[in-house]
Amino acid sequence: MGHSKAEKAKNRERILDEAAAQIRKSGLESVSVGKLMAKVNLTHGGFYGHFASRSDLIAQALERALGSSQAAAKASHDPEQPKNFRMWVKSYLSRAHRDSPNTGCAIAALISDVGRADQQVRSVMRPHIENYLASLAQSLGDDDRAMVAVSAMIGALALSRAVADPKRSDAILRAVRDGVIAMREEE
Amino acid sequence: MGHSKAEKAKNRERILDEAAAQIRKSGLESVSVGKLMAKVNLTHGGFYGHFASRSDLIAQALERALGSSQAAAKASHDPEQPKNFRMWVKSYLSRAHRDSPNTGCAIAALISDVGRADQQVRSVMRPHIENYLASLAQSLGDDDRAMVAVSAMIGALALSRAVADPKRSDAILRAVRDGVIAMREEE
DNA sequence: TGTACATCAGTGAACGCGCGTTCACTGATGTAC
DNA sequence: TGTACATCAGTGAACGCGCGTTCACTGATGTAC
Repeated sequence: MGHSKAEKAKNRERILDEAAAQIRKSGLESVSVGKLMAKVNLTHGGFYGHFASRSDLIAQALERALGSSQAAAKASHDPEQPKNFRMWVKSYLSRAHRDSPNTGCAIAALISDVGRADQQVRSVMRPHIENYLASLAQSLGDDDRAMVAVSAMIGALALSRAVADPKRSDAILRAVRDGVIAMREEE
Repeated sequence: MGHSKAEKAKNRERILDEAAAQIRKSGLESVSVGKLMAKVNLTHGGFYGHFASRSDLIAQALERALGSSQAAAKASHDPEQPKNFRMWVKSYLSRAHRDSPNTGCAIAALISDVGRADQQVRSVMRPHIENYLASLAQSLGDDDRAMVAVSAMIGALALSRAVADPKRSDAILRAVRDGVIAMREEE
């Protein structure tokens, strides 16, 4: 085994990345210290050399989950350019995004969990939701329309994951994608 | 104590109602056999005289949660009458509904959980989602618009519960309420 | 209607299990000379 | 550059706890006569 400081930092990153993916895939409560450490090929005892507690890990992993999905979104979304807005909506409401929650938008993946979560989780979530709203407000030129679009997009993605029938699920994504894109193009 | 058959049936109802409320308030995983029985003033051992297992209880309580919130919605929603459609949307996206998840729409309360749940939960949820979509399709006269409206309404309710700032939360409800009502009134 | 007995709803101790967390230990790292 | 030692990342046994589930038991219910 290796125990250098550089490897410790790498292991910390691996733990956080794995936890961030699992949170998006299976929810905040799904993360267990023992299983998480096993997934990155470490034993559970070492966990507390990296994090103060499970709850500390959850907060940091949530931040990472929100940050990395936001970064991915930002990368393909320049609100000045209508083409990019359309492409961003299309990729947000794509089957690929629906089928990869572990790398996708953490807000949509956790939307009904956050309402029940403690104050810490809510305050981590808050700026990311505001960011999302502000970004769409700029694209759509209107606060109210941004709130409708964000609600519809988050709702559609979560709903498309809840619906078992693939045709129905695809149809929801398609309908909302077209609906949101139309919101920009109409006066 | 009383041990008549009539009382057994009543206790079963109380267990189911309590579980249905708790599922909507805190999610499918939040229900624990011991705490649930304590809440209805019984001891945990008696639980297995009513249900085969915790998982059996969850399935039945989810069905009840979906059924009773749907019944409440149906009662105030005659799709033939535009006034009633507007009032139904207003009450769905009201602060009262946002603040009472334990008696409100179970689909919105559990939307991101269902995507992760097992096949049994998904199949219990399925007809209720289809019902919801069909009902709005009738009101809006269009399948695609129904899917946009349902996504926006579920998304808005869940989002309004996730957002800590009351002003922002209210604004989301208001914007989506107006947006969905406008979907019917425009040609 | 009254007594004798079987039924069965609910009780509470006990079980095995997985969880988060602690801690004495191991052995590689990396520093002091 | 080479040796001696302190540091510290990771190990794995052990802890207390709450969980779902089982079961021998209690005592009221309700039926048979």
